[in-house]
Amino acid sequence: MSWTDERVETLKRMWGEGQSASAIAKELGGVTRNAVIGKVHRLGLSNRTEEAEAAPAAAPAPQPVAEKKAEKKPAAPKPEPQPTAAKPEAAPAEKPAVAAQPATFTPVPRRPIVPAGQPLPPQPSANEISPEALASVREVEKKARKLTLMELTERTCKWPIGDPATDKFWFCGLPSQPGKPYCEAHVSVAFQPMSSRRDRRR
DNA sequence: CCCTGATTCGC
DNA sequence: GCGAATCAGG
Repeated sequence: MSWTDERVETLKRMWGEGQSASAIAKELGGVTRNAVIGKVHRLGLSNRTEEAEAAPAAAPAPQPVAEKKAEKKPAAPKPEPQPTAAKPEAAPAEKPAVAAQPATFTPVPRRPIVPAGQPLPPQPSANEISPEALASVREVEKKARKLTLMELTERTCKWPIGDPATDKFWFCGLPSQPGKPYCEAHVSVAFQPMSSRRDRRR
């Protein structure tokens, strides 16, 4: 595969969103995370340098490498493109869809993203699940690694535990079954064979 | 171990 | 320019 404009665009976008190199590589396909990282560096957007305003007085000349002969720019307007600057500030662009936000707009920068997860699992409905599996789940959830969303990987159980609306929320995080999004215990409650679903008519 | 990005260097 | 191999961490 080659770095077409489209692929580069995807790379830039995802990198700007804080996606990991491996995630980007998977999304693009046909490349490894090394390739992605290499490209990122070649594109010069390796580090999200946004804190360039930290040194007001200090002369910003951290370049050990002396430029060959580029000292002639009395007013060279070279606006360095800010690739990852997602600031909800004065936007020159117009937002036709949404009315201008009042000053109450949350300035909190929305950081990273969800690691391309599978659709979140249904919470265990206390019924229609074998008592053994339920007991197993309760046991397992006491050993849960309590990972955050960002800490999940393809090999960690993504079973949510607790109430997302509170601080008491995390993901199981135990080793997931190969190819499955959950650990063994949660797989057993997540994937219910139709046959085990007795219709409890009453 | 699992993962992350950074760097090198032959191609 | 490209990216596998390697390095240096968490």
